Amino acid sequence: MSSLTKANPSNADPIDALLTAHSLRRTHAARRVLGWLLAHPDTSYTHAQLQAALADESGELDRVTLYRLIDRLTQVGLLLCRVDASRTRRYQAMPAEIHAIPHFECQSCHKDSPLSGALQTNAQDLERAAQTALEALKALGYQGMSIDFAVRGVCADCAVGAGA
Amino acid sequence: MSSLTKANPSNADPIDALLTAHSLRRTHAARRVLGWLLAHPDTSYTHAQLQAALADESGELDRVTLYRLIDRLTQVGLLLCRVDASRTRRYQAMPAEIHAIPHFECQSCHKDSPLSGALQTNAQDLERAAQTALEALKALGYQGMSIDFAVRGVCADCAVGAGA
DNA sequence: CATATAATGCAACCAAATTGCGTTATATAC
DNA sequence: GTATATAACGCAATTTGGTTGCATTATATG
Repeated sequence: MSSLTKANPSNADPIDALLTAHSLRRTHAARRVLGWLLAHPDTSYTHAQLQAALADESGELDRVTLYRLIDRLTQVGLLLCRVDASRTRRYQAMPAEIHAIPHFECQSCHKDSPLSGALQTNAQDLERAAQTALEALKALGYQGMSIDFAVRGVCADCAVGAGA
Repeated sequence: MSSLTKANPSNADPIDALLTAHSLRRTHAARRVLGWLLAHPDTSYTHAQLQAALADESGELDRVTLYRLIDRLTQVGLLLCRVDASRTRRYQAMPAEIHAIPHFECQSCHKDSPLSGALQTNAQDLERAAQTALEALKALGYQGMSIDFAVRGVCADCAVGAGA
């Protein structure tokens, strides 16, 4: 693999390759951010968390630069961006394999829990249906997709507490 | 109407009944907000929109009061609160009948479109699976629930444009 | 190597939402 | 009906997450 010395320097590093493939410049910041997120594929980070994480490694990183960078990475589909319950954006490397993990957000205690156990069965049904939908979208030219399945309401604990 | 003079004042009005049922005080503001949202059940409103809508009707309504009020109504499950793509919270009366309308959010052009057409079929599968999941949750004591099903990625238009 | 332009970094700005606290209104006990 | 504990109100000030403008620097391209 690779070989060809570096006739095509953009492909020397997988991260660089991704950047050029999406016509983004291979800057230090871009490499660091994308590198970090690819190295932590199963977690999503807020802008603040990212800034902190990257600052630890090798110096500072400007707030605004980071904002604009993750914006660009998101627009080309390299990152997945979602807004969490507390209205903050969370970023993570766009997953290759997609599974919709259904979760429940309690509007009272604000806990966010995965739907498991008794619901696992329908969760699987959901995931299967979701997969089919995704295939259809891919066929239509949609790219870099992820599924978010959220149930919102009042959890059992809070419901009994409030005595509704 | 009303009748019965007001032997049971809390049940005279359906809105008052809801408030007391959730141990909330029947204040002017609470009546107005809940009344408005119940009268417009299929739309969700931002805090600002709500404030404007209610100001038109009968005087002003304090920003912070409104914030705290919709908070309370949400916590007891009378309102559904979701965060839209532009990170603003949107409130609406908690729907009795639940249907998860799958939608696609493009991370590039930020368009938010319902999944229809070719996807309608799996959309229906999804909705069925979701309904089953909800039944299970209800049986466990969860209350006032709504489903949000979102696919995020880069839409076909943006994908060709960016030439990924 | 020259140069067009994408990305950076700093300051100022913005909107949505939160906190603190004194005042008012609602519910409850008498 | 009147007293009173406390929930809700309303105003000012603050915080947070994000954006805009613009001069400077770095990257890619001829």
